[in-house]
Amino acid sequence: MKFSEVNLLEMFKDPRFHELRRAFSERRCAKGEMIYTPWNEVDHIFVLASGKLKVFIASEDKEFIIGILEPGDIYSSHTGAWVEALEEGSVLYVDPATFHRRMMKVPEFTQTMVRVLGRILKNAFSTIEGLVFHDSLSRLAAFLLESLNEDERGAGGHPTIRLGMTGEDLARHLGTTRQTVSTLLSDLVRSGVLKKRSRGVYRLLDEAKLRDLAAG
Amino acid sequence: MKFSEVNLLEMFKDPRFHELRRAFSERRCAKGEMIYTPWNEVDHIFVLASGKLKVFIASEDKEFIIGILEPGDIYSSHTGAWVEALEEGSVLYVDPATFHRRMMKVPEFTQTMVRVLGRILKNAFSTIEGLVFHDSLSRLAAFLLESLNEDERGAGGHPTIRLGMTGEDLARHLGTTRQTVSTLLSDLVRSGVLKKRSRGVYRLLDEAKLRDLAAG
DNA sequence: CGTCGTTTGTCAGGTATCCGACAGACACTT
DNA sequence: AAGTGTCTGTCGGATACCTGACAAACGACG
Repeated sequence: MKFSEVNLLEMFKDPRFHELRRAFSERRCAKGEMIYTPWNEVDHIFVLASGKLKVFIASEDKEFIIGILEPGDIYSSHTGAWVEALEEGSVLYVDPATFHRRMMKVPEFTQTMVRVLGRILKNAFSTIEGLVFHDSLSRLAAFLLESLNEDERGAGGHPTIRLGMTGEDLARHLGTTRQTVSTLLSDLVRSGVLKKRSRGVYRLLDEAKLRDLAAG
Repeated sequence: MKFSEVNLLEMFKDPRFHELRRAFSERRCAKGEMIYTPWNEVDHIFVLASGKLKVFIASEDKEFIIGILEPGDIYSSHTGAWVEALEEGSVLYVDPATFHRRMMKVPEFTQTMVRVLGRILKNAFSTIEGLVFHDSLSRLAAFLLESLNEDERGAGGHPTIRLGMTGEDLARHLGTTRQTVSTLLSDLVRSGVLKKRSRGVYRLLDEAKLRDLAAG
């Protein structure tokens, strides 16, 4: 689940924005490093330059993944979520004061900012909707449809689904447990909606049925 | 649960922002009127001038209240939520294009916008946190603490809690059912944490215990 | 005061999901 | 090929919560 399609890194390549780019500091981060915690005293607005970041909330031993940031995504650390580097990379950050002082000169940036925030917000709302109105199966179905790879088709023209994560992580995306995900996935295979190819890779045999489940 | 403490109406009183104010159109709304739906083709950014608005998401016969907007609050209709007038009032709205064209001249407005969006986002995150990690009792306890009225105290110095809504509505705030809320509230009274005064009005006898429950 | 619509309390049955446990499958190292 | 750690499938018991139902309590109003 990528947060935004607005790529700020592309914007920074434009000479008009070089000065703005210089307002950012850079920070390299190692794989597994925790970049922000809910108790961070500093508040940063940052753009992911390279690598991959996991944004999640946690309580005791449980954890819920809100989204994965990819290069070009912009984010703010003030939401009270954890941010962890999934792989090596670097982030460009500024403090909000500087950010506001600089960005007000650049309408394109302002618009981007508001748009990105809006998109994250919309995303959060649909997450809430899923949690309140839909059961695990329905949320799982919706997630599978999102990670559907239309281009990669097997025999019979069935599209492929690559989870790219363990069942445990999938559970953390959906707000449920490893065991429930495993059971539901098995059920989907048994009922002929999916066909398992290998770990984390499935063929979608019955898309209509899956869409049905996602809506229910 | 008010969304923001940033009051834009105050800002509009400042002569510097009179011109910006004129970019907004005004719309009066009657009590119970639905102002935005998820299928609205138009996308507006609006400020509530007077009245009270309920922002919620819905699915079939169920509904989840995300927040209540009060005068001065700013909001965007593009989040896919329903917005309904709880009482008579009026909203000031613009389309996003106009909004962006105008607001880039006014840094104060931009900052306000980003801050408000950020606050709503933070709010949404803590809602998600509640839904994923905490059970109904814990969410109820947290809500009661939020609506605690420190100033109004009864015999023994116990503060008052005024729900100001029916059990059904409270359930819609918490993402649970009327019956569950009713049962939990009864249990709290029975275990001596609360004392019921009248419909929707309680005295908080054991604040420590309630905070405990909210954290669990 | 009695009446009626709304709100509340409570119960009994059903179910989705959690939790702990364990065995089997897979992937990676030596 | 054997060994080791992680991941996956599955089961059985516990439980929080939902649904539908009904009666009691409340409060507004003639």
